[in-house]
Amino acid sequence: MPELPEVETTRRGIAPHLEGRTLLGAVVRQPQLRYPVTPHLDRRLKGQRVREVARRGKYLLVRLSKGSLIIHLGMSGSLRVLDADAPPRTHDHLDILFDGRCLRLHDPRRFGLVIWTEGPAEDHPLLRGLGPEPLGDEFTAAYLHQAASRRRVAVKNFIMDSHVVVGVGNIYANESLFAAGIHPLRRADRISLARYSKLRDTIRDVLSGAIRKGGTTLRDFVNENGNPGYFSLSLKVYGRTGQPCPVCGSPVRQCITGQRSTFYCPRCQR
DNA sequence: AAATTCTCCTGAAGGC
DNA sequence: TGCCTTCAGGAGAATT
Repeated sequence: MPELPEVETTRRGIAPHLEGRTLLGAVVRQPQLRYPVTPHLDRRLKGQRVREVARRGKYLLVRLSKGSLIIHLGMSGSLRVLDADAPPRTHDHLDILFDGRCLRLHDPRRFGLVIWTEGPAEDHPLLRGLGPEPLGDEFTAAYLHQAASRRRVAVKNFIMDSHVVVGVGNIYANESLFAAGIHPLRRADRISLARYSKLRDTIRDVLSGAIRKGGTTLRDFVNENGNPGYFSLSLKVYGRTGQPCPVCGSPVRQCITGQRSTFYCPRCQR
């Protein structure tokens, strides 16, 4: 399940292959993703030069000489660079063609999306209103604390809200809160500036640590080279219900908040 | 306005 | 062995 570190790892993997290339077109085998793939994608892309492969949150932005391609991997998507004539597997929904090779999207659950937009990618409705990048300068303790005022939701739901900060998915929300010693169900507006300062730091540490390791993946992420993208990230609470907390030994508890599984140590997190 | 629930989809895992 | 049910989850849309 690609989270921000996996998306960044993918970006770094595919960028060198794409940047500077002229696209030859696209082959769409399955247009029904989270949103329909932009019609006539082949025609849209033909002759376009790739200026840059960027990232905003979990969105990949392929900036072209005219317009941009916005790609989201949903929760089971992966991208690889292959020979253009490599036989597609099931769930290989589309290829972006360039110079004898292709960028191929594989996405069994089809929660991903591929959209072409004429203007700057940042102006697209999907990207407007997104919160700051967790690894950027705008993501400060003061910002978090301010954004949390009068927010009565559980802090875990709060930090997973992409309007607050982008790219903090379920795994990293759980791990960041554990590292910060904050109970995931605590109301967002009942947390001090000092504790938000700690949380900001742990979110950054957890995410950048995962990027350094090449992204985590639990199930079906396959990196751009086709190798299983399973990197041994040390998860301290996620998925460890009943197992001892690595710090105090208390059994890790699991509950559901915001329709998502939440893991925490009842002793270390308050 | 804010919070919660619903929705898309398929593969993995568990039960019998 | 195999069929069935359940669960997982990013994030916008719909609902309360």
